[in-house]
Amino acid sequence: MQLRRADVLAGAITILDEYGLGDLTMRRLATSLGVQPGALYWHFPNKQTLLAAITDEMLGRVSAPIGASAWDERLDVLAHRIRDALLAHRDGAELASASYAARLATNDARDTLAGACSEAGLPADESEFAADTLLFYILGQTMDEQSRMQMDSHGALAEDASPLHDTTSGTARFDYGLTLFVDGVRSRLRDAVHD
Amino acid sequence: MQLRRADVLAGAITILDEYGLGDLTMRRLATSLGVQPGALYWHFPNKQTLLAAITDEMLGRVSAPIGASAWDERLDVLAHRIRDALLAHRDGAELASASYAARLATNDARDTLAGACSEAGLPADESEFAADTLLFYILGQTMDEQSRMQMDSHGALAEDASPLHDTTSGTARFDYGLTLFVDGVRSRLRDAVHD
DNA sequence: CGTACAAGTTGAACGGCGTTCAGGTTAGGG
DNA sequence: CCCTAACCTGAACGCCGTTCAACTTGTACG
Repeated sequence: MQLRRADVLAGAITILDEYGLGDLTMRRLATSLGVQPGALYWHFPNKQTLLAAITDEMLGRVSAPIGASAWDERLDVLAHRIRDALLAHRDGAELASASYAARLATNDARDTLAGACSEAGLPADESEFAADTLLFYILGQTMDEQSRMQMDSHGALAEDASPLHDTTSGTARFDYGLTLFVDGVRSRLRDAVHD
Repeated sequence: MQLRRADVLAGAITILDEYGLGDLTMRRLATSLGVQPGALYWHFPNKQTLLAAITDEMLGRVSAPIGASAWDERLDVLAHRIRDALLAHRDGAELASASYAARLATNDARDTLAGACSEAGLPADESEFAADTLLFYILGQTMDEQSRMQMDSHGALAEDASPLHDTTSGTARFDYGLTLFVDGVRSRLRDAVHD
């Protein structure tokens, strides 16, 4: 039974979720697939490309159609979709951030955000800048949240009663920054009207 | 002549500027200091800590007093100080981002940003959230800009006349997102007054 | 001045890592 | 049944961060 590209990808995601990005190693992946390390290089030219493929897999569904009609709601939905997609896998935000920096991941998420900004009424160039701004914020905030989660799970004991407390506060933090961004866009729209 | 902690730090920064974060290796650093790799571990417990020390060195001056009096100007000055500090060294933003994620760097820059938000009139908790939001944005945007710079310098030829073009557009992008953030804060202040 | 103790370094190893490649194996269509 | 393409092996290459016992160097003090 031979390996398919999709099997490699699925195996990589399994290791990612179970052991984290730092332990997602070509050798470990090969072992878990019952194969020699070199075999992986038939399916992916290098590790970076494999990681970018995971990123694309993670974020594949964020560009699906949105129900909401108001531009600010649409932005809110998109931002939360991206955050949820990153949170769904251990170290998801760090992984996506690395893939974007290396420019090996698809730009679908970014383009979708930019499209939403365009529909809001921003000019094309501003929409791109705004989309980048929001994406950088989402990646940074979610990365921070995930690294905090990992530290808590490793080091902490004797915490307050509620195990949901951290998750809640993470969402509150995220929503606060998101509001700041959306309000910023609203200001831009008002200014443009006044001109 | 024995090595001092400061010599190791300075040597590391030299290698960082000349070869980049990927080639900043304990072995390479040791060689450039005329010393065996193990010697470095007398001065720093591990590489992460050394990298965090570089980050602190880079960002040490951002918390200096500010001349401007209006809160939005002060935020603008701080944000640009941080960006400039990161741009002053190759891969500076990537390095700082990693150090912050590992929670090994000082929080001075973040606290200073939070202080500026407080002075603007935001409540304490919101100031912290807002400072994080801005910091994530600065790190992400500057990281992207630096990775673009590195790609350009490696791959590009036959560009347009102006070598300043990229720098200019980088600043414009940065200022756009910064404006979005500042306008967002302004909205929050207005809303608070209306309550 | 001599010595004891701390500060700093060496040399060598350990157990990893990503990647390469010549050669073997397998699967499926003609 | 065989040929060709797809796929994999085995072994190596050159790196990496980190550890540690043993050695050297600098310095403070009696």
